[in-house]
Amino acid sequence: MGTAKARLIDEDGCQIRVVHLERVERARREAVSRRELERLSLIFRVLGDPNRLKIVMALKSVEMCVCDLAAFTGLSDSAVSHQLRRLKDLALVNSRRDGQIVYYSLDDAHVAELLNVGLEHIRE
Amino acid sequence: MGTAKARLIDEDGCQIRVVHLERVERARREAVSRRELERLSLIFRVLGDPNRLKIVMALKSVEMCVCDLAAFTGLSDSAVSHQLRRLKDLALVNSRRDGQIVYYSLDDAHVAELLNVGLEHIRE
DNA sequence: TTTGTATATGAACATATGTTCAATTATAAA
DNA sequence: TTTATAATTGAACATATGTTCATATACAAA
Repeated sequence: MGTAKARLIDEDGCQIRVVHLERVERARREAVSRRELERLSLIFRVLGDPNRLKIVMALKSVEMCVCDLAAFTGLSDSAVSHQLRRLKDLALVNSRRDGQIVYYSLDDAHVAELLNVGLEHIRE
Repeated sequence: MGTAKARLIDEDGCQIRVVHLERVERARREAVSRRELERLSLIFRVLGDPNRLKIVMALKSVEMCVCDLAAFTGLSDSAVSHQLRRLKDLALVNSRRDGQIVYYSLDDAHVAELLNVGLEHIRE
């Protein structure tokens, strides 16, 4: 039971080879929406670049401006600014301006938690 | 104090513009090793592809074989196999063979926790 | 052994992505 | 206003990445 070979009909009406039909159907039922899947993968992808990750890690303890982050990462101001924009678009970081200087910080506790859980995983 | 403009000398002996020298130095002190940074970013990067993420999310509740995951994701067996290899290389998933069938499952609790924290973040 | 099924692998191709460079905007000081 | 500094932006280029396709391997059944 449950492990019998089966066929499954996809959206185009094609037969698809399946081993555990009930597992596939359950996965389909429990799956998050395409919208959420895209958004979640975007979050991970944006943390998946070493330089962007370095920026976010630095912001765990204190807010920093673009040129500080450039000095810390070894990137150009321009490259850092580009990356900060992506991080901000995904609500991973916030910014506030004080005169000429723009300060960036983590958006909320979830971001730091993602980093910490990830670190735990690679250090286990 | 602390917000005065400063200069910082990098590895090549070049002067770098810095606004908050002490924050950059602190970030350098507290930074994880290059090795850990690379590994952590790889973890996030591998979760950053929608199809790979879909695979990992499906494995949260039950182990599945390649063709089940292919049916669930709509990818070819080959594409799924390629992706599973990447996930396995990074210790995000495990596999066990039973006859012709190879069953994949999440490697440990940290992986599911990463997914959950990420979901919390986008749903807030 | 021969046949069929499940999975894995390498090369190639098309697309996505990150940085650089040049130019622009925003704010402050002279 | 003029000059300087901090940050941003768009286009271009080089590299990275995911899928496909053909082929190979592993195992089971006949």
